[in-house]
Amino acid sequence: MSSFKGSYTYSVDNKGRVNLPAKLRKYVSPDANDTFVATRGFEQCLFLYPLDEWNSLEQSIRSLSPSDPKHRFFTRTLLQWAAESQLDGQFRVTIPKELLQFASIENEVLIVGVLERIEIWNPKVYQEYLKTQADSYESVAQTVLKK
Amino acid sequence: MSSFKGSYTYSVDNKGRVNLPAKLRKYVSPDANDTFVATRGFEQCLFLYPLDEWNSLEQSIRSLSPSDPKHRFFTRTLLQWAAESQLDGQFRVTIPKELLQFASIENEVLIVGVLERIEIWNPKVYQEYLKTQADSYESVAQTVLKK
DNA sequence: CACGTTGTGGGTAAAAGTGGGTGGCTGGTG
DNA sequence: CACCAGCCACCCACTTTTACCCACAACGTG
Repeated sequence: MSSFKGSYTYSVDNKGRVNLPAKLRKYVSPDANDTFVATRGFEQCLFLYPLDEWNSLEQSIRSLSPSDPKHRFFTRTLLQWAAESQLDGQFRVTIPKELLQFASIENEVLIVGVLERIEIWNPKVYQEYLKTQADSYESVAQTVLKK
Repeated sequence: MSSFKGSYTYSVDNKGRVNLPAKLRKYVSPDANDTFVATRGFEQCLFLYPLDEWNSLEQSIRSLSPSDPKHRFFTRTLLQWAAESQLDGQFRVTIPKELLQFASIENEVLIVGVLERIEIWNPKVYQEYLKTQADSYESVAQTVLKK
């Protein structure tokens, strides 16, 4: 199981290529076969899964009820945006234009490791996101880590 | 389980390297493989976990609900700041610039052992923190140690 | 006082990040 | 059906950063 962590500000070139930070490479399972799946995330960001993590995510989607309209909507949205991409010789993934547009990404990205997935943000959008979180980190920690 | 204790005033060089006090080295489990994870602490300081301690912390984060926005915020914040670092030949960890900035650390640090983690403070910030704690050590002890 | 351990500083080779060029495949068009 | 344009994968080149190594001063201890 992956355990990505850390945040990195990297550039996106005009071909839509984003470097995979070296610190994150170490945690990619060989099972992923240097292949990643990018899709639309929660909030205005992208999720990037190594193929092996994506597969287990897909597995849990299969267990959703196909007769529930909400489940169908969720599944469609997730899969509709999903794009597979293999690392090039310089360990870069290519992100489709539609996904970059969705996340309002232009030249710079903030890459955040969040355990089994990697999040890709426009740095400014991420700052905005932080502002919308009214409670402080410490106070959320109190409720989240309560034992 | 680690049991760090004591406080130490050390220097930070211009590469962001901080020496791990010899007294604390003794308490690091071999399981940590000379690897540490630094992240944002509560209050304006940094937490430094040996890898084995970090892993058990990570385990408890995984059990949080990914569909709860507050949980996502907490997980993102914690992991976003997390940086792994292996000791160099002189038993030093490298702390990223962003973390040093967050804790307002420049040339000097106060290193405090707190059981399973090590805290890293700007000494002046720590003095300020003490002032904000209106209650005396003794009175807090009464409520904390109540059985 | 000698010696090992500890804390501090800096140089350098290797790795990581970034950008651009090229050839082959694909799909549309005259 | 031939041709052209656009796209994508692969390759190469340059710059910056990092991690590893060595050196030395301070300290405490036998």
